[in-house]
Amino acid sequence: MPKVKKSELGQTLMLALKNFQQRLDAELAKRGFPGIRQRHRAVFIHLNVHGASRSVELAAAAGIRPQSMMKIVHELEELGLVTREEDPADSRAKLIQFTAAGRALIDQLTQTTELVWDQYCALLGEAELDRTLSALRLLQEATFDGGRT
Amino acid sequence: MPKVKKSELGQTLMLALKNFQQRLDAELAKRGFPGIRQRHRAVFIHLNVHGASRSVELAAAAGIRPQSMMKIVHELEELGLVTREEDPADSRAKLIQFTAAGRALIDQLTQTTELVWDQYCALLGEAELDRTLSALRLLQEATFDGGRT
DNA sequence: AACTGATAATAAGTTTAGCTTATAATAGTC
DNA sequence: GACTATTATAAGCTAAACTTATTATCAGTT
Repeated sequence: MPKVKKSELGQTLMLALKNFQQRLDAELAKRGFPGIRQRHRAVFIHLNVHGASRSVELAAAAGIRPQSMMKIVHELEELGLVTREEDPADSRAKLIQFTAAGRALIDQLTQTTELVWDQYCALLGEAELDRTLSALRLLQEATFDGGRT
Repeated sequence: MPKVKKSELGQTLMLALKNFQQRLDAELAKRGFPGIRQRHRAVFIHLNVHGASRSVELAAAAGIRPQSMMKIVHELEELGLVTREEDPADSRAKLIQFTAAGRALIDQLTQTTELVWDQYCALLGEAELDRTLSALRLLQEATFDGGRT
């Protein structure tokens, strides 16, 4: 008999995400970032890794539509956190990059996420936390055509 | 060095949930439940376990506000899936219970969730899946005051 | 019994996040 | 050069949960 009931699979995933977000928000609130909301964060993390990206790439990485990503990018641009410049390789495309202010914010977000990581390590141990996340990663990366157009 | 980067903690949880929901929706679509949406499911699972509950309890279990739960319950009532009756023990409260139609739907939801569980088992193995979910459960149950009012 | 603070349900309106539908421009292919 | 795919983008819609505020009841106190 599994420790977590089969029927609670979805709840477990949902509540785990909610718990993470609450912890993150609690930390971010202490540092104070007006205008930065949940949905901005996915973009930040991806840009952090890749430097400059196209909207389409960011959308794919975040698992949302390009049109949805557009709004986020525009908001960040208005906040002076990213710039959109012509892509020399493709005049349809625009490259999204951080400003200095944007990079400063990323540092804070990264630190905050790592702080929650540390909280989780204290509860589970680093090896088990890593194992857990690797398992989740494996599940979500398994090819699955959910019918997305 | 962890396999999943610390900074990807949030993404991993978010994408795992999204993956589950897509798989579930793909299955449910095959069976066809008009009117039943994402947010109804959390209520169902909790009611399934407890039989009859108050709105307040359901809200707490789902991690949402009572006012949000209200809307869900009303929708389910209109669909003829639950009833709201006076609580003999407290005339402020109302007890929410499934109708026969509601119980039939639960069965389908439960089966569908278990089907996704099986898909995940095929990817990870049952022992590892169980271990993963138990770890998440532990994290989310760790007392944490996120500043909720 | 009247008073007070907490709790249950509820309503109204707002916010957030993502979606769908549709357009214009450019890229690459035949 | 025509045709199709891709990039960015706009407009408006939907889903889900939120905040603020009201009413009724409860439980403990004076």
